[in-house]
Amino acid sequence: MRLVFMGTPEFAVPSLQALVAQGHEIGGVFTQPDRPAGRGKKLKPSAVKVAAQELGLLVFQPERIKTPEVLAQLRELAPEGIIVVAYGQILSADILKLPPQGCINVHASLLPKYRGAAPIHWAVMKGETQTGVTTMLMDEGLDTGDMLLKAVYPISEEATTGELDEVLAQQGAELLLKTLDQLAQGTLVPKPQTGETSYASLLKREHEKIDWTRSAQDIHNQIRGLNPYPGSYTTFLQENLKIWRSRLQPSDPSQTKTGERGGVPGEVVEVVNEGIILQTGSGQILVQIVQPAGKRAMPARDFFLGRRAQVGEVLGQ
RNA sequence: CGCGGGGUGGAGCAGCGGUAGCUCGUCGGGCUCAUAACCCGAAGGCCGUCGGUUCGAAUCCGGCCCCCGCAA
Repeated sequence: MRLVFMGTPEFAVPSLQALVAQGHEIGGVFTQPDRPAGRGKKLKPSAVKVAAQELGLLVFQPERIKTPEVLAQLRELAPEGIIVVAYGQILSADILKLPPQGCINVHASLLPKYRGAAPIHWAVMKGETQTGVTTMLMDEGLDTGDMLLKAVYPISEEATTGELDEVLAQQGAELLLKTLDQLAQGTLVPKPQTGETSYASLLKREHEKIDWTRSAQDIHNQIRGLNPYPGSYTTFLQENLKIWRSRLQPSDPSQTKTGERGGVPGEVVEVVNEGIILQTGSGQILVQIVQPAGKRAMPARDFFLGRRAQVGEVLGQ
């Protein structure tokens, strides 16, 4: 099928590559303009741009896609379908109705749950036990179009957003090929989204800060949900401290030396080989990997001992 | 020229002008029914790199390389 691809982050790359490998003709790839990124404000191309160039594809990076010029470019490319995977810009109605086969989106959640910008992050942070990818026919709403196909994937107790992102990117690519295939054969019937809806908003700094009065389970979900990006953080001795990995402690007090001691939320109650055990609003959590500002990630125990800190120190203050 | 922190034995840190130290780990020995617990002992560092100042530099000055936090 003659297509136009729109996508930006790493998540979209497998889909683009799969389309090419499958023999689809990609008339053009739209991705966000190079942005200043990292230290020193150097311009950085998107993951999709890099991949597209490696594949020898034509790349377009309009600052705004909703302009007459871009619409004209798209008309010239005359795609039968437009594939959108985490592009980062809202398409106009004119664009949506341009391709005969419509605009097909790959979204990293089981719609209608977690519509929006950060579906995987939020699914993990909310403690979901499963998520997946959905293909849909785009309409003017935010991830509200009729659904085409879905693939479910389990979220384990220790899974991180990074791990899921990788898996779902692959699953999304496979599902996309399947969707196009069935669409071409005319065997696919779009279904309206029904059931519980929710939105996965853009992450803000406030979502990254750990509130130690929450439950150990909630905090654990937050930590793995924000790994490997952007990371959750707290403070320790006036300094910011990112927390990259944690594990829940058994809730049975008889199984922990400190079960009876407890402490205030955020208090370090014990240092063990695997890390440091902290008290939360409900239950205790083992923090394994941390990263102080200006340093690289390190075992929580090394950090704690190296700072000559003592049990009883309270984080987040 | 966005702001800022840092590179010291395997890991994490202290030292910041005069013979390199702490915690953990490692190795050996001991205690113990046993142990990741405890006790005793040992090994292991040209202090990122190049150059300068100095009687003398990990410590002061300059260049370079590398890592990271914030912001975007």
